[in-house]
Amino acid sequence: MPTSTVIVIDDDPSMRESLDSLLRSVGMGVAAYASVQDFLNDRTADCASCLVLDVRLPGQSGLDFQEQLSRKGLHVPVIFITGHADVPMTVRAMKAGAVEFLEKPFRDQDLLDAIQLALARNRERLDAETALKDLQDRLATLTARERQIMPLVAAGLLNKQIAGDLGVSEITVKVHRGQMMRKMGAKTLADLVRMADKLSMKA
Amino acid sequence: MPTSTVIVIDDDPSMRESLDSLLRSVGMGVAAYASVQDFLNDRTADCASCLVLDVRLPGQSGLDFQEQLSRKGLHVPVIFITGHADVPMTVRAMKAGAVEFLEKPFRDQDLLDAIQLALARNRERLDAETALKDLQDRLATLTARERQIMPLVAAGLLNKQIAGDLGVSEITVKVHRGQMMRKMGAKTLADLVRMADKLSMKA
DNA sequence: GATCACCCTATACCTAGGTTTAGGGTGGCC
DNA sequence: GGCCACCCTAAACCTAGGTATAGGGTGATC
Repeated sequence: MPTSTVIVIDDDPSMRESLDSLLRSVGMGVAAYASVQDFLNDRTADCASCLVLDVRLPGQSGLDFQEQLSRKGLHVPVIFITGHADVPMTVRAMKAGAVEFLEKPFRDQDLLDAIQLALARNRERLDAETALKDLQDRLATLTARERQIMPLVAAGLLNKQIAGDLGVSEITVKVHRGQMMRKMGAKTLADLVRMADKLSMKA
Repeated sequence: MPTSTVIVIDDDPSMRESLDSLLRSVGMGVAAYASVQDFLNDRTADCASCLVLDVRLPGQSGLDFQEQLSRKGLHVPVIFITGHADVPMTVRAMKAGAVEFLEKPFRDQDLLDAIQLALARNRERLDAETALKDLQDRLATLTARERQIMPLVAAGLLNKQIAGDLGVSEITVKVHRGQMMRKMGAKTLADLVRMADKLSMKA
């Protein structure tokens, strides 16, 4: 199975066929569907790396589908292709973050360029998501106290001040702090500050 | 003078007139021009907070102007209005970061909404730019050594390690480090780490 | 040649961070 | 009841960070 799979959803069988062969000819993995429903029914499609959607589709439109994915927090890059586009439709798609919006007929190279860009963005996104998930997992291993202390440390407060804030002794803070640093995998305070920022922690 | 001024560039005098009165009626400052050249010749226009551009203009087109501003690093929010738009034009504008792209005739409220959004983005942008400029000014007051040490400190290296890297004694590092923290206005290491990150400093 | 800014170093001293070891208290769970 | 995880604390000890004071060296500038 290819490392990245392009999902094509278009109700025109000949378009599906030609996109499929175009993308395979440059070594990409492809899965083509006639409708959003068909795609959703096929659970082998989980490895989607980028979507190529016709704006108008039987059932749910490409635009609605894009919005729905976005609401679910699934930010897979989307490329639109369409035979009958108007300006408001284009604006809506681009505002929602579409990578490209191409009118049929388009040049093969334009689509391939857009897909390259989409795949690059997807890789970045996946990397960022993986890193964040990793941090969240580590955060989840903290005890209540450790979790409470972390943002205060990241805000630059002294152990003394943290102790005052929490109404405990400074030495207790040191113990929790050390344990927290170990669990988070932060070798230095600088590391921890960046972790807290990525986790949007506020003191 | 209003705190925020909307710049309108449209070659149709009646459109300029009607936009001017629409925007003034809701209390906005407006300056209207018939062409990009006219705007650039008027140096009182420096306080631009957002641009409302016709895509097609005599001389330089709105799209070209947007691109030119972007290349110069002037990221003023742009709203396009046009009577004769096509999809590629729309895509280009939105990819370049346009806030909105409206076809004439448009509803007044749609334009006002877009302008509100543009002004909000402009404020954010200005705030961020001001903060960054402030940091850069402080960075500029550092001596060569202090500047050299800053990213190493922000990377979490110990004074000992920095001393080794630079081939000087640990105490020398301490002195430069203290001076650097003072000049940068960083009260804690956590502050400094965030500053270095905002300045995209890499050790 | 005097002045200035910068760089390096050192001693001394103080504060802050961090670990280990050792203990006591609480509440949930088998 | 025994076990466990968590919370709090303490003494002892070590490392790291930070400042003040003091001095020497270099290169640019006037």
